[in-house]
Amino acid sequence: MGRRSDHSREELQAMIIEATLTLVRDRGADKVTARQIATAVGYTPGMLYSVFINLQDIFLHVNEIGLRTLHALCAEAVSENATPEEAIKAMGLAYLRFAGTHTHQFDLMFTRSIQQPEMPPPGLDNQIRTLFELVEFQLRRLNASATDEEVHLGARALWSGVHGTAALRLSDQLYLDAPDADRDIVELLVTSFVQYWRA
Amino acid sequence: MGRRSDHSREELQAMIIEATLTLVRDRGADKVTARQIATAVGYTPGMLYSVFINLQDIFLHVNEIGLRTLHALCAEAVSENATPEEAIKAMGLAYLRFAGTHTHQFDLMFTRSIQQPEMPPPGLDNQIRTLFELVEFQLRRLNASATDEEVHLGARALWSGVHGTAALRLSDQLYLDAPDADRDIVELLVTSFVQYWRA
DNA sequence: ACCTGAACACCGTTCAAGT
DNA sequence: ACCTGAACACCGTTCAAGT
Repeated sequence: MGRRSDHSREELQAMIIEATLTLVRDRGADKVTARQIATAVGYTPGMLYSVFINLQDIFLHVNEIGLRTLHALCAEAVSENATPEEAIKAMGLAYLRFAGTHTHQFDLMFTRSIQQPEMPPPGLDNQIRTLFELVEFQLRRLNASATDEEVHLGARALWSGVHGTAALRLSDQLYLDAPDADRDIVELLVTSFVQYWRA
Repeated sequence: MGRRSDHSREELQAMIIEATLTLVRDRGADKVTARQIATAVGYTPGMLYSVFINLQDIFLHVNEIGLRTLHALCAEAVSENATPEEAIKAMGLAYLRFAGTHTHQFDLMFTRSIQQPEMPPPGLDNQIRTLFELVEFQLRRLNASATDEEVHLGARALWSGVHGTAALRLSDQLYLDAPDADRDIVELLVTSFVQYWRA
């Protein structure tokens, strides 16, 4: 294990990201060390730095596939013949489910990110944008006369509510032990906004 | 500096929290070290552990006064003769302003909190609860026939939107460089929800 | 060329020893 | 009794030296 040239650069990248994802989901990003990742892939810590810039760079790549997963889950959540309102609710609940299932990963994706990286992986911002576009698409279906500006703002407002529900749940593990009314909250948010949006 | 008995236990506590708050606001929580805090108050790192349990405990106390500040700002933001809708908007914007002004502190308060502490400072959960109560109060003014359950859920939904707007802004510093449409988003959120709530 | 192994400069935290 | 100072067991990251 750890012999040189056992793996190509690309294989190493994939192995590291995969191993890091597992570790993050298990114990949370701030318990994950470079040494642990190295051990998990059968190499020495120093190797990581010949494949990635640093630990944060690895986390960013983990987030990239995380956003891709989240996007896929939201997209898959809407059934073929769903109304726009049903579609948005389904996506919101899928978002919530992801946040609840992979708490630590969601935490890494959205909350441990203040320090902006030197070299953000390309496509990371697009990943977020396409997530919003899923919502924008449904809002257009609901109100064809809305301007692009309005649709953009509406999607962002609506999704802020969904995201905020998930985010507050994470913080509240610290402050409040509220009941699991999150699903009701998201449905209420969507219902109220859709009603407004129609008019 | 650092002579013994120069300060009472309570004075030390206050000094440490104060110094930590300043450091957090300046450089962000994950750049703040125990050694820095100790230096800032003129003592040795070891002293901190005779006054607080550990570094996380200090951060929790910083968050306690942070929540108190946030509550005060929201409460003060509503003018005497404001309508409920105006009041909620004013509070939402105050919340947003705090998040924008003290980014790092807001980040510490709401996003760096997955690991639940052994000994949460008493009153921390109440602090959050009273923040929600400000919103609940206005929702009751708008619709007197709503049940406690409905008011609770409504406040949580509405505030999830406000919080989500602020939280996404923080994450987006990483992913998107969106324009500062946050104020519009919050106003849209409140307008739409209030309209639904009235009916 | 690829990876190791050991080092460097840091951490948070503990705790005997000084005053 | 209160705080120091030095240690312990860790970090992330670098980089000469091996193969």
